[in-house]
Amino acid sequence: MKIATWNVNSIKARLPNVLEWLDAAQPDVALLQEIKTVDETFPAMEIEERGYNCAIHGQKSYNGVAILSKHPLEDVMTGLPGNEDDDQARYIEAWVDAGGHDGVRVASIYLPNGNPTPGDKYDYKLGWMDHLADRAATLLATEEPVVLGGDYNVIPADEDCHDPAAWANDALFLPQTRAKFRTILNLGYTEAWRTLHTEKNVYSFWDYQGGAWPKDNGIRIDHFLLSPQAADRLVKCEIDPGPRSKPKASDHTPVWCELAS
DNA sequence: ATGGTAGAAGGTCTA
Repeated sequence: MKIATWNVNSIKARLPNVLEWLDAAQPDVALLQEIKTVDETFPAMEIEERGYNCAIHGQKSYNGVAILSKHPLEDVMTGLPGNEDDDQARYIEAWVDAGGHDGVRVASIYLPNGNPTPGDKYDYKLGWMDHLADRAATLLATEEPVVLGGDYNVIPADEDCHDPAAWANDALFLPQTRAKFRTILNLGYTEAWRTLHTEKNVYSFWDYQGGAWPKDNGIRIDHFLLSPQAADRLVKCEIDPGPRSKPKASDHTPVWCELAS
């Protein structure tokens, strides 16, 4: 099963790019972030025509996450348990019913950016990460295969950014941010790309500003976290820079992983 | 220090 994640930075602005990518990459499951629209205006028809079921947790103007799946989606859940007061649409989870031993629980995650620091936005990010860690622990206890994919807004290590010094005081790279990310990993999750790759300076996001893309001045912030039962099935994980090079590109590019049956 | 870009808006806010 091929599972992809992509922060599209507006599904409406990005629809031609997303459809072209779905046709070419043919993921079984696509986890989208920053759809930036409500459920009613999500372009579900064009996506369903490609054979995908859609589970959407939208929001006007900001945030918004979705799961696209060629297999039926069950147990759709939006928002993190214990975080019911949160009015930002950043989490959607579902069981992908692929039949046999191919089933998997997936979540599409848009973790808060957290800048500027210090301040309310950073406090919100850290609190949100605590709620995500709680959910990740609950899911581990099910002993199901679980794939938590999305825009984590976390640069895990120096080698995951072009210029560590430039990011030293940023919410995506502060020691406290990276420590909380490791706390989730230490529950028993595997970061799919890094466990299969040793390369440095491979990125999933390049800012629109300052010619970051042509200069390859990027950061790696889009990740898959796999439970042991999913990690046992992991055979491949790749970052596809192609969509970032297209006209009207998102500032993120898709990351995908392949799980064996 | 500032502003550089993009998107949803049709104000600024978010990133």
